[in-house]
Amino acid sequence: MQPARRLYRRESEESRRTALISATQELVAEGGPEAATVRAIAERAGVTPGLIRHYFQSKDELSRAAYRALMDGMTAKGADAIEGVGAGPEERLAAFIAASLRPPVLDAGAVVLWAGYMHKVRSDPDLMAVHEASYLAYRDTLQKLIETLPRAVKPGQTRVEAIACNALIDGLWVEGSLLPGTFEPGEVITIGLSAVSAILGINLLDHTAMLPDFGKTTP
Amino acid sequence: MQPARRLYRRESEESRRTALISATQELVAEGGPEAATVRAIAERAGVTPGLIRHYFQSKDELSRAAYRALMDGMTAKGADAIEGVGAGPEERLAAFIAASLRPPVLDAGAVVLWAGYMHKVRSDPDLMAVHEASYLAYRDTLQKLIETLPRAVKPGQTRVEAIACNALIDGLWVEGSLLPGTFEPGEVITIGLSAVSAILGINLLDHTAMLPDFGKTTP
DNA sequence: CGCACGATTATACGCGCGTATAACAGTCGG
DNA sequence: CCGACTGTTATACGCGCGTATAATCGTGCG
Repeated sequence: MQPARRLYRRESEESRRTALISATQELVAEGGPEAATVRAIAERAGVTPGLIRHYFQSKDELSRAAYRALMDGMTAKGADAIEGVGAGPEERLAAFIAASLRPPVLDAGAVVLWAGYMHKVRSDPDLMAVHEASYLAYRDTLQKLIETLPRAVKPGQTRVEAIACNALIDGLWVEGSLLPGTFEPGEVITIGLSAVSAILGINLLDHTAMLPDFGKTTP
Repeated sequence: MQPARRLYRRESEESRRTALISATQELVAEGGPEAATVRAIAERAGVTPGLIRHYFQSKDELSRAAYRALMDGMTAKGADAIEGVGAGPEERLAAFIAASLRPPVLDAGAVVLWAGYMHKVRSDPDLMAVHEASYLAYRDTLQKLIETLPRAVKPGQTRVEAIACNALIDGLWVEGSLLPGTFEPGEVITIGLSAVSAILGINLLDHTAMLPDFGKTTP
């Protein structure tokens, strides 16, 4: 008895595309780029391999879409973090930083996924543009938040500060995700907040009351 | 006329191994992990594919060796940087940081190479140990340099500072390599030195006289 | 000097990849 | 209610991959 024909199920274009993109991201996050074959992606998404080429011109186009979705998702997470919180500039900055250093952003799968596309980012101008836009958007949000702080600043100072804070957060994001056992839970956030405080000459640790990670800690 | 047999050339085991490792690193740096096939590696190294399996049990073992060599090389570069310079703690720290934010360490190929192995680092305990050791060695060097600074510190303070500085340098390394056009030449070093200065409460920019990047700049 | 051994090359195998294409199955306007 | 349309599946093709193995070549030892 050979396997019966897969049952025919019709879905919207959007749900199929997102399913394929999610499947791709999951597989790359779990097993690196080489694990995301068209057959594995199709199986994960619950379709047959042929369907991929019905929604994407090639596997490469699906890969690009997956990278774009990753970057958009991460910047969206940051934007969400400064939506709800109180109006204080320090609170908003602290919330923004903390959101980047906590799951689901701080996640080994996300780092592996991000790293897996790195060489394509460098060789494909389209993906390079996505990366650059995403990086600059994040940095710009950071810079805008920094500029709202009640400080006297010299011209050009906030740009350099934003670059440094961005780099600091990126580095903590990578190492905190890859070596989770090396840090206490929440320690990455504390380190990030205090280092950014030092760079900017402020004190963010006094403005963490509304952060979910700081219920009653840091005596 | 079919191609003549490749001329038989005998080499030492060490030169063959390093040639194969270098070829692997170059190919991954240029085209990502998928570009480093046994055939491409062999051609780059000037041998035939079969020879790879004479010196390495499998392609995976060669990959691991290439990753180890990458990590060792980068930490060696840092150690070199603090060898020659004057005895001042600030000078040594500044030289160490600058060495990480300047070619050949600051290099897109190196970042792509590093990123290309990331998922293997996570899944292979052997590589994970290499990564962790390399990361902790770098951080430890940093921490030791920080501890020599003439400052009054609280217990546990330098560990957190070293983590933050390490993350900052890592982040600048990645973004500075991937988006070289976004920064002026040497700007990444300046930003790194000033941000580390802020984190540690010192001033490294006054101790850059012997750095090759600071001939007569930063007015 | 010759021969045994190790370094190196040559060839082949099987597998899984991305892709192309044809068959099939629901859906919807007439 | 039927035919055109399109989402979906099934099957096949060719290529390049990592690997295995046999043939070849140089070198050093007895």
